[in-house]
Amino acid sequence: MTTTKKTYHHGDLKITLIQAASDLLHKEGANALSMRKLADIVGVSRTAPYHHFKDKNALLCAIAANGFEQQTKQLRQLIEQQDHSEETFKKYVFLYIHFAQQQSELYDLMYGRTLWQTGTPNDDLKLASRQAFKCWIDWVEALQKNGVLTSSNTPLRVGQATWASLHGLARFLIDGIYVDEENVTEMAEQMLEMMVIKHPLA
Amino acid sequence: MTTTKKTYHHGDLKITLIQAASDLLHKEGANALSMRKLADIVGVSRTAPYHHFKDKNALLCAIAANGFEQQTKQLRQLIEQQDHSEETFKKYVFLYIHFAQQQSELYDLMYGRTLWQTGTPNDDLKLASRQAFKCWIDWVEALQKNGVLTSSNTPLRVGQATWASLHGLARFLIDGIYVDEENVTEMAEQMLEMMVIKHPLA
DNA sequence: ATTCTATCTTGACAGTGTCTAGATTGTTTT
DNA sequence: AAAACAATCTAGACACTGTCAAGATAGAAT
Repeated sequence: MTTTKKTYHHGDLKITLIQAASDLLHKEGANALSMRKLADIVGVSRTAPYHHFKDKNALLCAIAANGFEQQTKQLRQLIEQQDHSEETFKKYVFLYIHFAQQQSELYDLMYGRTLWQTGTPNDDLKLASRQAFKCWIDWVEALQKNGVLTSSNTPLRVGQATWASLHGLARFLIDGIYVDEENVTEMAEQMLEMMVIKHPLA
Repeated sequence: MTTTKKTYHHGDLKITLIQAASDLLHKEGANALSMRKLADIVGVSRTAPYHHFKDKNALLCAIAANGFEQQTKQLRQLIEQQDHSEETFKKYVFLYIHFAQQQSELYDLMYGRTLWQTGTPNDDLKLASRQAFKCWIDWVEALQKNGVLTSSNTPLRVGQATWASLHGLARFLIDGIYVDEENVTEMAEQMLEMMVIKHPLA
């Protein structure tokens, strides 16, 4: 990398593009992420990226898919501790919110309508997101068995409801409406109180 | 209206623009809503709208503000019934989801980052959204007093947590990820179970 | 050595938001 | 009623966008 691209053929343009795009997304936001600017940064002609990605949508899908893989990894690390306790659950909730805040542009790309509604989600993206989702549902099931989450419904439904709640908080935070960053902890804790089963005593 | 605009001065271009824009947004989505197309539809030159709206952001703010006023109205109607029961609360939850689904593009504009993060929220928009929020918090307080919602925290925090949850569900639905429309009812009910206090018996 | 294919380039087109300068009209002041 | 003013609308232009088509270059396969 950083071969000052003197050769006609770049070599690993595809990966370089994804990296540069992720970088640009993180630093300047989705709005500043254009195919042309990207090509410029990488040091290649405007249309060169189109030999590696069908269109902008495809590039964005690749970035988003990476994001889901990151999240899946985080989840797996927590799950593999085999400790399906309330504390671990809380830990992940804060980790999730933290991820959304630190990578707000990426988070928006991953879950927003740009790809899922306006655009066309890639097969890779669909797979990556489904994996993250499945991971969550499995964990919810374990948490239900440990009495952390309610068993009044299937893991799927409880998983959807809890994730949706989390997602809503994350969105309010990163979209900048109704909620300011100072009180994240308080709000997350209030939300946790709604989600987690209250036990009389330990 | 529909005066076939033969006059040089349109007369009520501002209102016409907002209406046409709302219409276009609803029918073809935010992506298809461009200033130029809008001007074309209304039958006016490309730059005419700029005499009524500073920029596209301002137009979108006006549309979004209308949306908040709609929602505030819905909320007020329910509140004014003075019936702060669990049933009324549930009713509103479904009404909220219904609103998001029927007016998904508007909902996205109202709560999305296009205006709040990427763009610059108008004073009008800020006011309208704050009113809707205040309305909700007031109602949450009443619901707390009636034992429908938990009193373990301030109306503000409980209001934020519940609204965020609702918002998350709405977003998953209209953005088309992780959730399909068939199971809306089930998911909303699961979420309600998490939010509403369980009473031993009536 | 020649063909083939992957990769990259330039040129072009239609679309976008919005600035500037000028035209037209309605309103106010004289 | 005439003149000045302000509101409203227009056409032209600029920089930017995604992406298509046709051609150039280089490495791999024959």
